[in-house]
Amino acid sequence: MVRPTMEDVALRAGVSRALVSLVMRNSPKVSEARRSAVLKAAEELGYSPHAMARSLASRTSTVLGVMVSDLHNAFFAEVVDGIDEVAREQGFDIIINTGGRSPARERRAVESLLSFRPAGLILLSPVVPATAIGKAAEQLPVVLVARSSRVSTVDTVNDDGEQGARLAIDHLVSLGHKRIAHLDGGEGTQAGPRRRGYVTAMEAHGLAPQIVSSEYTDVAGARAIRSLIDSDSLPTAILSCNDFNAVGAISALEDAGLRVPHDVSVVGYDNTSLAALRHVSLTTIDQPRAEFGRLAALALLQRVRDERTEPVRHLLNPSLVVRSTTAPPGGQR
Amino acid sequence: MVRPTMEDVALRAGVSRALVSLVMRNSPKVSEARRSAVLKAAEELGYSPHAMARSLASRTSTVLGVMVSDLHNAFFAEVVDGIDEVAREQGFDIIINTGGRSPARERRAVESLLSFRPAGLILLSPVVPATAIGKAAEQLPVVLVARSSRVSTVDTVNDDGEQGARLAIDHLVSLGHKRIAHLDGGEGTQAGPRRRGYVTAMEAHGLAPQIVSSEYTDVAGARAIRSLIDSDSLPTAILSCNDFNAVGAISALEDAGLRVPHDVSVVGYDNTSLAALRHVSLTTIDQPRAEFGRLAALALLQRVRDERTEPVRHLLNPSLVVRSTTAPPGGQR
DNA sequence: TCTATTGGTTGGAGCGCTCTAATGCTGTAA
DNA sequence: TTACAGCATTAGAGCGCTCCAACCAATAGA
Repeated sequence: MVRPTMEDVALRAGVSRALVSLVMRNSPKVSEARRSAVLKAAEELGYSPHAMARSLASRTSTVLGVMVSDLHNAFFAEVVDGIDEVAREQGFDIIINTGGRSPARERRAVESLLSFRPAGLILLSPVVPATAIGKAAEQLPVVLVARSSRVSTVDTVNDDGEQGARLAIDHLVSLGHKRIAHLDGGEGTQAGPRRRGYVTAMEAHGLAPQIVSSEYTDVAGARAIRSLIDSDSLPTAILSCNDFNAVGAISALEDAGLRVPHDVSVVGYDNTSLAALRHVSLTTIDQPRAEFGRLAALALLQRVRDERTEPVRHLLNPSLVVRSTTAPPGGQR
Repeated sequence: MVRPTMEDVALRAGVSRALVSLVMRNSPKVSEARRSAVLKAAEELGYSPHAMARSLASRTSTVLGVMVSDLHNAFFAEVVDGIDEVAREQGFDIIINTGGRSPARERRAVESLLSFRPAGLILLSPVVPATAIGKAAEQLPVVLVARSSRVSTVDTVNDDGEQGARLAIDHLVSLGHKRIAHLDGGEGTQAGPRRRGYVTAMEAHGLAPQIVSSEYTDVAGARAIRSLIDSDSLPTAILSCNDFNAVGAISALEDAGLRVPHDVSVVGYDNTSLAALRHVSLTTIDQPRAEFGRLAALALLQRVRDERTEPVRHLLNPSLVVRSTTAPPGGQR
């Protein structure tokens, strides 16, 4: 259970500790003979460098901390894929930690990540207050994904929610819909831009917006639909605040004997793996998630390397994914 | 950007570095006066201890490494919740890392975790070869979740897949089904026990097993159903290897003009959040995921504290969750 | 011949912390 | 008075590593 150290390897290979260090870091200024001797000894002992000691001694870190606010959401998994890809390419490791959707736990998670003194921090859709983020940003470079910030030392990567909502409305309008309601995400992240985009697009088409307050869950989506039916104000098309909400909406519509998309068209938002399931086959708005991750990692590494000091605000273009939940109103063609 | 050290705090508080260390570790042998002076200085400087230096000096670690084979699968998120709960309770931090379903990346992920010299390692459904796990287990305590092992230094936490399959079959038989096929998970983790449980349960009921080779995806589930339809051997009930497969199966059944559960009943496995969606409402087998995490963390901490040396093999009882995809055959009642 | 130069190698200091043993300082017993 | 607990505090070594400056051939140039 006791791991070998550089000293052990040096002893076995008959060289100095410093030389082993050079070999471990692939220094070009080591003779082939010594290099292979060291590698052989390391192999035999099962040696691998001690990342913490290394980072302590070098006063640098090759670790990027990633705080995922909600591990249950596959959205973040793809963002992490993007981060991981870039980080690995550039010789950085990532350590992940989760906030479990609670501000207190999230704070603890960030504290824990900071205690490893990573080179930088990426926060995925954090719910901690802006002041806490600002405080972290005083200590190391910080990039926010799916959350905006005005702090000038913090970079952000977001999708253009307004544009996404506009894409959805344009699509529905082009199918012939005139009465299109929006099931609103309330306080949820990014709900604001989506709502604004919806209103703007509707008005641009000369149509009257109809906003129904809802939430980012399937239960809420179903409830919103029932309230529309009860008040006899069901439109011919629905733009949900996200995919879960849309699936709940579809479910409630079918329960009420309505057919999707024949009677009502539904558009989701996020293009989660759920939407892609054949059984669901939801028309939705896709966000380039892996690209979020890549850009976030890139932005962070620029800061880490002191290549940039002005903040960067990435606003990525979402795209429309047409599947089977949208059609012309009334089943007409 | 340069973080204060213990030395800085000591200087400011007018005490020695060692005393600051004692305060940071809540030692009882510090006078109240000094303690508050130190805490005040630390607060003013924004000091927080350097986890790596601490672990290096103390030759101990309060970090548990968690390797998640697939971050996209919400299954693991709940296991992590359980791990996190226990770890936090007992003063440990967790760092997560992902293998992205690829053995090579997974290996790298484990390497990376090991380089932090954590106190122990939890591997969630790893796909790396057993030898790699054995090697890691020589260096530190290792617990496997959703993967079995015969290595005596490794603890495991699994669900009883045989029992789960049996529960599903008993349920279907009690509804009156006699022809029940199993869409098999092939090489996938836990596919073996589920298949065995299916066969045993069928034979116990005097029924003939019908195994259709498939995979853990919705596309594979749909394909398996089409092959059954094409060969004219569609049974009245289906036990899928997991929920995704079941959803794909349902989709293919509906495409073929068959109604679920009226014409064919379908049971999934895992009780993912997908299954709980009203729109899906899948009868399935639930695994106590958070409990997996709790037990894994507990087992690991026992090893970390040298409280136990014999291996532990947790085999948890799954349970049946009846929703709307199962009914008596032919819609009879 | 002597001095540079170069490429490979090494000792030693030090990163921020913990831990052990030693220190000073009270107060009490002999 | 000396001795000795008992407690709070501290100096110093050392965890595993990196980095710097020094060192040591071996070769090249004068």
